[in-house]
Amino acid sequence: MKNINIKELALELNLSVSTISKALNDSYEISEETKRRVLETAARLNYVPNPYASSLRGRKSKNIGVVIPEVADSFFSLAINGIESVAKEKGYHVLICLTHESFENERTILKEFQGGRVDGVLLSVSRETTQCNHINDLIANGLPLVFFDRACDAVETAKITTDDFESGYKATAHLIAQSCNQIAFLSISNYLSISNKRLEGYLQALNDHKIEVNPKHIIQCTNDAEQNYLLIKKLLQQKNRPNGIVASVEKLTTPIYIACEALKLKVPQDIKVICFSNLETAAILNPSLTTITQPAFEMGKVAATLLFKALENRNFSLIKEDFMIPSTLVVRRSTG
Amino acid sequence: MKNINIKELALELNLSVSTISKALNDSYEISEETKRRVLETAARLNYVPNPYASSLRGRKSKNIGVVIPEVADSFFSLAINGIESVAKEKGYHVLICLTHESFENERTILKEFQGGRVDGVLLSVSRETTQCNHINDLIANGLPLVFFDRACDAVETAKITTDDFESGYKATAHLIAQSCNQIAFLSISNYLSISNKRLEGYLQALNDHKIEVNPKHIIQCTNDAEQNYLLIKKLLQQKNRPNGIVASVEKLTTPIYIACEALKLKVPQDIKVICFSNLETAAILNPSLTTITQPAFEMGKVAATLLFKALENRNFSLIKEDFMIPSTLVVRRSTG
DNA sequence: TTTATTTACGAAACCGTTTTCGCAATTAAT
DNA sequence: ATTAATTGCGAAAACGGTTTCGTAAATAAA
Repeated sequence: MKNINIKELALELNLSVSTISKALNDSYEISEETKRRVLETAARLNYVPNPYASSLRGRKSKNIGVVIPEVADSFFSLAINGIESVAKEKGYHVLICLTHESFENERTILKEFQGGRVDGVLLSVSRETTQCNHINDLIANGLPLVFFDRACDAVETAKITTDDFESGYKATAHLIAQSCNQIAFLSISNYLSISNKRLEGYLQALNDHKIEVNPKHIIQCTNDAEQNYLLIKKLLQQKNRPNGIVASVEKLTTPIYIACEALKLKVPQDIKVICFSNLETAAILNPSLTTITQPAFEMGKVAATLLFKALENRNFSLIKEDFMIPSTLVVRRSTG
Repeated sequence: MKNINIKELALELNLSVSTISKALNDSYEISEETKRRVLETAARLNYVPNPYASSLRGRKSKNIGVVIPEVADSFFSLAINGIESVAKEKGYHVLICLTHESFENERTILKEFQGGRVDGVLLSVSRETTQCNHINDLIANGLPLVFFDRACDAVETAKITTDDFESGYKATAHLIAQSCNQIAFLSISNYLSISNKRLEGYLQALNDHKIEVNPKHIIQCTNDAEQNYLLIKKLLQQKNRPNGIVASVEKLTTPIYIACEALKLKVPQDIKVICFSNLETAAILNPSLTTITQPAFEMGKVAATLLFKALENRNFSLIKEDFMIPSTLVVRRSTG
């Protein structure tokens, strides 16, 4: 029951290998009658083409690479769905590669892509990524690449982002409107543009409302859940404890809630919380969580669509093809 | 800056193509000096091998396929991490394919695998999968396949599962111990073994405690969130409304909570809820959710390890290589 | 009727590796 | 000094498709 190949099909039908191939690809050179026979026999013998042979000869893989930090994250898993929906339509496969927020992993993955494994790349950089030679190398190599969510300014290609600055601003302004005056900001990386833009929005909002910035209220979280918990706890035990928190990333939600509970701080009475998050469970948390919700599916879809434009039209330039899709503030009880 | 290939490397070094290939693969036939030169030049010219050429020639892809219903699900995203951790160690890549719970998609994906795209498969079947010819075909084709979580009894190969019957029993017994006497069971599929085993555990627990089974309290959910919400709401509006719910799958959590809220049913006072779930946010829900938590990462890891055993040792049989890794009941306030 | 064109197919090269086999040159054994 | 074994490398055949080019037969145009 080994898989059959074109040569065996040719033998079976008393036709040449090239005729079979052309028939399978619906070439105009082949008569309808022969096509019918070939298709019928291929189906009967359960022929499945070897994708690597086609890729090798055709110098295209019909794969796109999606490089993301984590898959256990609502934003990324929803984005994958968006990406996949358009890839499927185009007859492409999606190769999901995880960096686990490690720069070294990211570089290794992109380097491998140079070998031709994928025809194009969608990338959301790791929290450690500070320089972009590995990305520029890949692009110089001829691979179209589109950033989504986490981009690198130093790379000239399309970037699908959300309005991070405005969202940071909106989140902070919302807390201020709810009469918070000591607002903490939880970042995940000094390097990540999204993190920095959200931070800038936060700073601008404080400034616009004449609230002094307290550097001790701006903390860098890590990639370790336990450590983040301790950092947050420490933050909430400062003498000038914050009465509002803007968390720039979803995975900080649980440690924040747990820390508040441990310290007997009532949300939202003692402290109000808003997170950048796509958690489906935001609405049923205790208390329900006010979020900045990103258009994850949409961003994946737009990024993929743009990438395919570049794949289908080699002289379509991805430079200056940026899209910014706004996030939405969903007010719930954690800031009530 | 196009990617270089072995032929160009050979030209550069005045060596033959075969020598380069052997040097890169650290063959004993090549002198240390030559190897050094080849490696150095390969690095300098940024050579990256074409994986498709190797795959074609070697008749192995160094890929494993992971076929799952969804990626936006804690269990599966954690399982992916487990799988990936061992694949990486073995130098393999993971091709994640989503069925979106569609049998047709599942069949198409497995069929494609016959072409040689992957060397082995980890599968968690869709909720629609009732017959397994497509799976048996693939195995007959020589591809090792290991089930994880959602298996098919009709296929003779390794299955990594959790103690679904016992978990269903434990969950139900826990509700009974908390004095529920009208317990509903939310299933996602009549076909899925996990769903059925959990249901059997539920039935057994009811029986052991002399509680009559109410068929109206056993409902089949769908793949549509909105529809599930309506089904649950209807369930909770029956005259003999349940005072306990066992949900056999994570994604039902939100609709259950929302429905209870809409109907002004207090959890756990009016109704107690327990879900099969790996949600990180279970602890901070309102109220915190009692769960049956599956060893997702571990299951992925064990499944992958077993698959690699079969890949590395062609006469290792996967038949009768089943593993059952127990889930744990985590009691929280939703059943308090 | 002769020439031109179209139709339908086959032979062979090619994609980039790996691997088998052959063969010199060197080293070891007799 | 002769034979045997070893070392280090190259030529060429795969792997399974696609594509270019050539060509015989059938059809159309002259």
